[in-house]
Amino acid sequence: MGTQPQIPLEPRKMPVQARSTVTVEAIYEATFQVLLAVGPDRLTTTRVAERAGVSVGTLYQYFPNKKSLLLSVLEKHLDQVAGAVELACRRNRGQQVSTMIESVVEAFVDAKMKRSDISMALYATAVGVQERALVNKVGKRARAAMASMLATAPNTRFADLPFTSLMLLSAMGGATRAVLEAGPSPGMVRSLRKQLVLLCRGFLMSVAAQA
Amino acid sequence: MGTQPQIPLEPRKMPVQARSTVTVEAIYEATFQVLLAVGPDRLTTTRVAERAGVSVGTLYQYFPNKKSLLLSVLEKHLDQVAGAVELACRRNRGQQVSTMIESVVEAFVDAKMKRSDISMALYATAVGVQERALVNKVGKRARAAMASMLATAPNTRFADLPFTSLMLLSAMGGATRAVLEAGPSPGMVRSLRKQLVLLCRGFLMSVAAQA
DNA sequence: TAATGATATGAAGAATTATTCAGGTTTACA
DNA sequence: TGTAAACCTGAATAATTCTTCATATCATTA
Repeated sequence: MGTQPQIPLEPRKMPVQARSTVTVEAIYEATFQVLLAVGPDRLTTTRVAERAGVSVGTLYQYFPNKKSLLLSVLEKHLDQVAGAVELACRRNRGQQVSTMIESVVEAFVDAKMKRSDISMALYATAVGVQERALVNKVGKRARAAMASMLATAPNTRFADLPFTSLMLLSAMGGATRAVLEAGPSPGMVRSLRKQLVLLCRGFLMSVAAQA
Repeated sequence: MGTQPQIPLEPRKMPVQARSTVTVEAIYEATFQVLLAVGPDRLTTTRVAERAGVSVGTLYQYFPNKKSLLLSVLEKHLDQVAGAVELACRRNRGQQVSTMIESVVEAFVDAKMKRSDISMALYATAVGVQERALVNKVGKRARAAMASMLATAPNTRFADLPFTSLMLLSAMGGATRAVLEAGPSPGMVRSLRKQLVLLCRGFLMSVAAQA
């Protein structure tokens, strides 16, 4: 029961020459594509390497094992999204709540939709214990940024800022995922942006009214 | 590209005697437990059978393959949640929007929390193509019920009822998942209920104000 | 209680797949 | 141009895991 066998997860070696940088990038991209094409169950390291146009051995030169590959790929994407949210939060300190929400929603949806295929592919990997820990760690960053921004809103106090931030971000995440998985037509994405703003704004007004 | 090898997914045989009903139930329960204990990657049919106190052969008497086992288990849970939402929607036709929301949120959270361990374990299985198709099918039922209820609200018209329902349910799902994965203390669950009502109410008021 | 169908067993087969490593090729640079 | 380091290759290995089936036990009913 319990303690996982400790397997290394850090990248085995950093690329130094130009060609290996290309290789690693190709491996990342191939991982997304295989994930989308055959799903996480039938993703094999050989398949990824094949798709990337390199041999399996090469893959294992940069990733010590399959799990580390998937974790790296996930981390890269989460980092981008969290980064976008943090930036938006920093830029909107002291603004009206309404403006805050518009900016953060825009940043979040943009980050997700920039490569919606990647976003979708990765839902399938955020499944194990370590993956969820990663999601949680990065999520924490985003929530902290959100809470810290909301604290600077003029004429408004929120009772439980950490929980409020959790609600906002997880609701945004849930709705975005649903739209992505419904097959994101441009029209749907436009609706999502609009409605997400309404959702968050409405929520914050209700919460503020309570306090 | 694409067409999966057609593997049978329907249960192989229905239990007829009492003891086999017990067996199948034990297999379901064991599946949840293994899923929670070791995660989806290291879930094997042998492990599930072991945990259930039966032999692998017995498992394969009722499920033609591993995938069908996981799909059955997922379907069972989704059905319960969707059923609870549908019931709440049917019972609240013609009520005030505020009442509608309170009832549906209560039904949804109750259904999820009744066996929160199962809810959590199953996030890990809703990952492949067929699994997502199932989630979508059941989700559609819930959204239809929601839309149909909202259409009966007095003094209120919603512009895009299907999309509004999607937003509501997916936001509820997202927030609930976040709380579950944060380790659902009783206090957090209480907050979730309250805040979910605020979230949905605020959203619907904003949407109605737009129209 | 005899017979028939339902249920259970678990070792063995077949297939898949993660990972290694010994030996190549290419690049940087002294 | 020589050489050391970086990089790449892919067949072979080792391990895991799904699934079957021949055999055995239990339940029902005539």
